Amino acid sequence: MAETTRGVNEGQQRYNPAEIEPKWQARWDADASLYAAESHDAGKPKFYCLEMLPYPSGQLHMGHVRNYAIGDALARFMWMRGYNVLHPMGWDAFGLPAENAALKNNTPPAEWTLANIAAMRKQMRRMGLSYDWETEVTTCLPDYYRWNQWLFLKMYEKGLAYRKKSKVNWCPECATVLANEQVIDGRCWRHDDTLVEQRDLTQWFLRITQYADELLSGLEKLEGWPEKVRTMQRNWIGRSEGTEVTFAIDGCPDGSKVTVFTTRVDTIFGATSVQLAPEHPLVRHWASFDEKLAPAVEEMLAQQKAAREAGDLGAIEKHGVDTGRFAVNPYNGELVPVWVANYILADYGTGAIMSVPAHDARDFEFAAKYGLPVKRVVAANVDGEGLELPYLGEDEGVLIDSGAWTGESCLEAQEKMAAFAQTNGFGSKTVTYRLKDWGVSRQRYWGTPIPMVYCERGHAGVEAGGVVPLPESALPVLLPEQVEITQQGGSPLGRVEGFVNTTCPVCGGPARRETDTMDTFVDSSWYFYRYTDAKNSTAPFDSAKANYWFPIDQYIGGVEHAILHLIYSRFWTKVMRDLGLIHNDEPAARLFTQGMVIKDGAKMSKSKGNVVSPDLMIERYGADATRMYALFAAPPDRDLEWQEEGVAGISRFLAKVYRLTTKYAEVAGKGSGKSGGGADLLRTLHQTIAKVTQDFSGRWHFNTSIASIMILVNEIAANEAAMDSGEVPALAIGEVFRGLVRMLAPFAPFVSAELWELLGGGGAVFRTAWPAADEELARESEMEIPVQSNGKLVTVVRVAAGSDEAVIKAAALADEKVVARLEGKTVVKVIVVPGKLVNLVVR
RNA sequence: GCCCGGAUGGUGAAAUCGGCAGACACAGCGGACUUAAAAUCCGCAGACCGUAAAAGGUCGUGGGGGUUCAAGUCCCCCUCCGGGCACCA
Repeated sequence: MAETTRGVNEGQQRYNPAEIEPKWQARWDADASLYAAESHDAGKPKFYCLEMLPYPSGQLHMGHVRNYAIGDALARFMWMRGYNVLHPMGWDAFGLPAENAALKNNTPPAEWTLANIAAMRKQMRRMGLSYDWETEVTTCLPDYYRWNQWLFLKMYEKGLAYRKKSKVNWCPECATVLANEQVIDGRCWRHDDTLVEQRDLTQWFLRITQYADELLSGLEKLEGWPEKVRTMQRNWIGRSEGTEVTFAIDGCPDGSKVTVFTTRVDTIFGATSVQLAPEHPLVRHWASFDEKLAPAVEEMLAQQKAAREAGDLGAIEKHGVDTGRFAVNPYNGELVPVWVANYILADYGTGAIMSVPAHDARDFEFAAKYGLPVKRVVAANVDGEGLELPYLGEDEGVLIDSGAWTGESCLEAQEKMAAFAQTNGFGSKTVTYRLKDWGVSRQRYWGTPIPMVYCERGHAGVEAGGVVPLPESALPVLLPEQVEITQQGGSPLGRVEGFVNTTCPVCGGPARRETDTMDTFVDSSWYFYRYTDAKNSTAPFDSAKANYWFPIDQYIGGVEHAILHLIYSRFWTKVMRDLGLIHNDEPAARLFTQGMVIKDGAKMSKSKGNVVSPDLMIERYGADATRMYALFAAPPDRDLEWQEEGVAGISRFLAKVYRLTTKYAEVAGKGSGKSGGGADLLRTLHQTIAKVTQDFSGRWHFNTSIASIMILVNEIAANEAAMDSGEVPALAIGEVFRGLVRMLAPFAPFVSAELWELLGGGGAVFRTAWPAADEELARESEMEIPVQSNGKLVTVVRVAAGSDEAVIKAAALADEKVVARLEGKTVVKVIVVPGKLVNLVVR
């Protein structure tokens, strides 16, 4: 900032954040206890305020600044309200970017990552964020990831971690497998121009599906979570109740059967074909000897592959091939043709369906294309009257032409027909999910080593090459430091002889270590528990500590984690609860997802060239103005358009606060009181306190909190003459400035600390009590009542506060503008809403 | 296609329970101070009609309908924008 030559007025100084902020930052850095949480057994009400931990890319961006400005304001407010606050920060430090950086710069991932962490920690301190650095968690350090390994072993013991060969998502760019949650529209979540391939690999999985029902039903209780996130998780879990029905294949010498999954077993009398996925085992079996079927199936699979590569799986045209075989409908013995169809998903339900064209839109379309019969079995009433097909009729439908079930309602028939299948041994009610088990193996270096070995020779109970879990005493399995990172396939750890070759912990024979590492989402699934006991070297954390702090009272982060981190961490919480480590069912009682920071109408990104650097903003306007602008420019749940002029505006506002406070610091420092004049100023002060307090406890619309503080400051400025003359007494001045500075503390901590000291406040301003709104002082003596005629404003009358209906009505009718307006008209009705308005209904 | 959000001045927004639409800012314009500029301070500012200037009037919260003394807010229909899900049987 340019130096001005203007001399300062007596007792007031120019606001200079470049001087104030580093001074306070140094003081805060020197005092580790300042933001430290108190012990879990201090007997105080607790508040766990958490922002999502960042990936240490090396640079904070505006999204971080916004996220942390919200959390920091809340944490400071809760301290001032007397809570024991835990406000920690850490680093999601494993992951591919470190390996890419290693390739590019020839720096070891650990070195690169730790340097980035140091740089970002410095930026956070520069922002004046109130983190308790004593509880810092860095996921790439052995004291953290050993507990990933420990928990993985516990899950293995419980059968929740297992190995299987299956089709997995492979990103050629990352050169590793991805979880289903990390594939978006067939593309990698980190490389949206890279198509994910399907590969058959043996991988480690976590049995998240075991908790599918609880993950779903738990959403109902998460009232403090945005409805949007709950809906997204509900969709992702994709629970579907239905019935499995087994059809025998007609005339098949080997007794083959096919089981279909349907949610509408009531319509089974209308089934006119059975449709199988091309990958279905029965199809493979038939294709192995059926020369006509084999090429058709091959073609179908090839087409699917091509469509997937074009990234356009949804647009593929539905088509099918008749296998020439028939299946027997077990309800009525009817023979229906068996087809192979390209739209049947192999990994959903049983990979086979019954096709009921009359009552399913997609089956209807398919039947029309291939001339399959359409057989109506549901109508709106028993007479089967005129409804166009396909007719779904779930709630109001009645079965027709359905044997013993004719005349039943669809819903009743579903129950009875499923029971019938069960009794007769050809089916049962069942539930399927879209959610699949979580594949956690990654063929990468920079992650947590999976604590498993493969015993080469085998021993009792373990075949040669079989899995042997390491004992707890072998933890941590350290990630070797000298590893060559290359782009060639396979896990880089597989090329480290000293790592791979080991001995079997059971038989002592030669063994090979697992060379895959864990998905980094494992790290972030439970990091927030570690904050409660970050230095524990004998357990992931002490249960008593975790039980005191959990659930997180407020979790704040971006909505982009709605079905990744936020579903994994809910799962992990339930697992740890079942392991007896914690009591809570859910990690966070309340979740807040803040809006994006945009510039020129688009999300900030390097490719668009619209990135605004937080460092630059701090340099130009200071950290206080930068973070306060992030809270002022929009309510926190909405997108925020970054306008530098707005930051300058906040900076001017803070300069005004600074000028006024320094000018009156001496007189204000003499004490504070509530009587003897200055009523107007005190009224505004207490109205502002009420408003800001309300915003904190409710909607977090800090934009309006800050606006009301600006009104207070404008009012103070308007009272300068009265303050100078002594018309406003010193005690009132003290009250006003002490209130103002404390209200500013959650939003602009640096300048608040500086001004609090000048006021002789003593102690850290954000550890003093939040000012209390005095209703008496806040009350207006007069109120303005708008007077309307037929809903249109005529005038505003002033009456004494608390006037009753009769007084307000009389005042309204006596007003000269009202009298003029009523000339020659009849008042039909007078509506008086005390304290609000008067509306005259006239004719 | 289905499910969530959203649309208010030149701009960001406010109006929290159906009760003065546009608080508070940004940008703009006019003025004071200054040799000048910056900074600061004061004032103006939804649109249209009207007036010498006023006064005054009309319209106005994406569009159309409705409920009500009163609608940005509630109900019905529609448009556009953002996000999520999507061959899920």
